[in-house]
Amino acid sequence: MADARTKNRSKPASARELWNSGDARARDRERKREAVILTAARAFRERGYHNTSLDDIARELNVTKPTVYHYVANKEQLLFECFHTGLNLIMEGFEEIRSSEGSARERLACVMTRYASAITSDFGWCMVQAENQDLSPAMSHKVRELKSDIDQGLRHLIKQGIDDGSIRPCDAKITAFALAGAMNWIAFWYKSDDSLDAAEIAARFIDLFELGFQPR
Amino acid sequence: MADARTKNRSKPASARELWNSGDARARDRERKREAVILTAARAFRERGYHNTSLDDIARELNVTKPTVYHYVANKEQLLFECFHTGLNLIMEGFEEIRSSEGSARERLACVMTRYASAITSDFGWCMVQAENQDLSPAMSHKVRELKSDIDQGLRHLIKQGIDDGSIRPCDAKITAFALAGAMNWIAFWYKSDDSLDAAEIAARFIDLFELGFQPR
DNA sequence: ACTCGTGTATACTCGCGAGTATAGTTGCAC
DNA sequence: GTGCAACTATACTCGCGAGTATACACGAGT
Repeated sequence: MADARTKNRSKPASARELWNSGDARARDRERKREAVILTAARAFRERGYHNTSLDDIARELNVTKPTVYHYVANKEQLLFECFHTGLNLIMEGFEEIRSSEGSARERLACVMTRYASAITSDFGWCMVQAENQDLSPAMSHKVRELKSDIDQGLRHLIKQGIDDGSIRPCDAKITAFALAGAMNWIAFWYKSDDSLDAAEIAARFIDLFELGFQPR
Repeated sequence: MADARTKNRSKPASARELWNSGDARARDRERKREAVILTAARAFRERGYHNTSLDDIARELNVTKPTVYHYVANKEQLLFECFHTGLNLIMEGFEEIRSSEGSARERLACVMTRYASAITSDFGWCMVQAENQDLSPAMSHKVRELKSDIDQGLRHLIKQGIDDGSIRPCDAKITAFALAGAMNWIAFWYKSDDSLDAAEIAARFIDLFELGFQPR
């Protein structure tokens, strides 16, 4: 087919395309694509990646497998999209503090709150569980890169905190790992009917990490 | 060991020699069974549960699949055994402090050290990743129970600490989750060639969790 | 009206991997 | 040595699920 004509097909959707084409169809497509990804994310979270077939996902969408393949290239890409969607939620946290004025410790707390909210979302599980093992080398590389961005972001904040005096001198790497671990682990135990919501969990985590559990 | 004369040297050395050696006397069902479990644990950690076939494991042991089935009932049980072996390592930490005299906070630190060592072991990945999703309802139930034991153990220690004044009053549940999350997460990033060993990681974690990162 | 692109379904292929039937081998007991 | 039990291999079955070939439906542009 004339498949070669496919230009950039995704996120950097040029403003031109979005506007000029008052094309309801394109928007429709995008909405459907998002529905596929959301449904997949929920299914993966509930039953796991390998225990979820594309037939399952299709059934939950009230369509059949070829339809799903019309929106994503393959199962692996589907997992990647779920991962990526969740990751963006976390990234928003870092962007939010760009213009913030507070100390690094306060900005870190802000990021943690967003982080908790992202992890408790439908995409939380995929974000944490998207194992390199389940992805092709190329995808795996991308995932590692993106995860590393977050890690570096945390470390950077910690170092800034040490510099501005709002954080006690410590091993930034290990501290970032501990923080990320505690946050990511939420995806394993959190249930949406939990008594605590993301913000409350984040608040308690922040208190714990800032003050420690040894009496002052 | 005694038979180390040969030039032959293989990676899971101890595992292979059990079968390769012509020493019939050395055949010990239990030790072979443990070798199967250890090999499986390493394979799962490297490639994931679903990406590891029993043929793979058999090949790494220099035997064939039916032999593996001679020692475990099925793949699921194999995963469970890996999980269980790792879990016991953690449990040892709790048993170790039974007779300890220190404050609850000190005993918690002791548990954390053992915990870190267990997580960085070959069984760490299985322990953390043994998803209920991959197990039959019966096994899944057992796993949840055992994991819950650990959680309860941590919470109990925290409550004791609050009582004896060595730990600042806090939400025991959330604190236990944060601790467990940070520890479990080690399984995701730790590589055996890391610059830090389990004890050093544990020491830094303990410092962080006890004192917090806000300057005192 | 017809055709083209987009979206959807039916009905496949095909390989992989869990689990097994069967048969052979080895060492130990007597 | 003979027979038994434990052990191991060869060579299967069989179902599941990813991915696909093909055909059909429908709206938009001409």
